[in-house]
Amino acid sequence: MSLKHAILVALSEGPKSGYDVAKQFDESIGFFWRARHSQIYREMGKIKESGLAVAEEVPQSGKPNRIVFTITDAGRETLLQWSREPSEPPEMKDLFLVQFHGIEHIDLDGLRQNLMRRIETHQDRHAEYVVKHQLLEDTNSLADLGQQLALEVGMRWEYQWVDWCTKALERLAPEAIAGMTNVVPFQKEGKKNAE
Amino acid sequence: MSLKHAILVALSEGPKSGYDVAKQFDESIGFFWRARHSQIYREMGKIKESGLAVAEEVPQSGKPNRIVFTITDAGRETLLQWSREPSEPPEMKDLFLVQFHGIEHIDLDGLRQNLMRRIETHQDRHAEYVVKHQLLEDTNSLADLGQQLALEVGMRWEYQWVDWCTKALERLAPEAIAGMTNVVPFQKEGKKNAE
DNA sequence: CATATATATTCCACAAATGGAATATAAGAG
DNA sequence: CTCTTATATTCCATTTGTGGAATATATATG
Repeated sequence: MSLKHAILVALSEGPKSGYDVAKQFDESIGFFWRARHSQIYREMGKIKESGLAVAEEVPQSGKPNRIVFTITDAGRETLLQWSREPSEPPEMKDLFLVQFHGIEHIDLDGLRQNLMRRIETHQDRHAEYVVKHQLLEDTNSLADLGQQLALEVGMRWEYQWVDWCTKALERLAPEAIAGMTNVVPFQKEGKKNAE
Repeated sequence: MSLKHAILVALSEGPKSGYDVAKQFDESIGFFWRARHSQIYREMGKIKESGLAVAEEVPQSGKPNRIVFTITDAGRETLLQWSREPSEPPEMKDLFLVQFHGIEHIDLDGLRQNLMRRIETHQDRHAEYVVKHQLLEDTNSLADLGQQLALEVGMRWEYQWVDWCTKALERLAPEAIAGMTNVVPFQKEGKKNAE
């Protein structure tokens, strides 16, 4: 029930159609909360039902009519109350790190390749955040400060990944792990790794 | 379809019951991929169906019988293939950061309280990772290196959060934002904030 | 002139995850 | 001696998310 709040944040800036909200998710809000248009339209229907926004059909020729949603006082109140509630820090969720847990039983070269791939991805994402961040510099509004701060979390996150992957690659280099004990318990007889 | 792989990693260490796997998720694997026992039991059923593990019922008196799963060669092969596939970096997903996007429309004191709460939470988590990490020091096995590396991602992540929250609190202190322009578009007449 | 892209919404099948109830007993804590 | 914790599994209603089909047209690109 949290997509609701993300949509309300989008609507708090002004009246928007489902299409508009979906676009904003792609461009900014989606950095921290992704959703597909099908999900957004469905949720906006519910938001209307519960009176947090009102809908108005704006006729268009050629294209389907826009259904523009405007946040209500109840919607704004929901947003305020939400921001007073304790927000649970997100859990890390990354199967790649689970692979490290079972590192003896997976393909080390595959792992190394994934590390290299990730370095690129995270560098790209970092660059993207930096650009967005710079666009907000030298302004003096609370709104921009908020967006900057959010982007800074992203920048830190991506930077840490690049750095960690680089160091992991070094520590997992063939020379580095050559002399390690590699105890593989519970494997069939005769299949134990020789070092 | 990824819980499957996390469970296979758990099973790759040795035969386990659903209960064992659930416990391991709580203790270690769950740092990076959480799952409830109901989900784990269901998925292990599927793993058995697809021949990636075999199940054996171990009679017990008093308690329900243990159903112990042992990974098969097909299961090990699945694990190897999985580690060769490109793994998509996770997206950040945190509604708290969405609040920053709509910072003009939320309760700033609520936000500050959440920042303070997060500092504590992330410090605690960081400490937890550090302890687990230290238990693995001074060993020389690949398995332990893998777990160390995974924990280090956690440590970096938690540290960054503590640092960011602390700095965000400073930049959002009442004195700091006192002179800011606070443009609130689309609000009703007479409700615009005075600075 | 054809083709792709942007606009704009509805609907649906499916997969995955949440969050618990229900069942049954041993062992340890107070 | 009671209460909690640990052991061990099954089942299910509900929510959330994925991924795409279907519909209809204007405008920009090549």
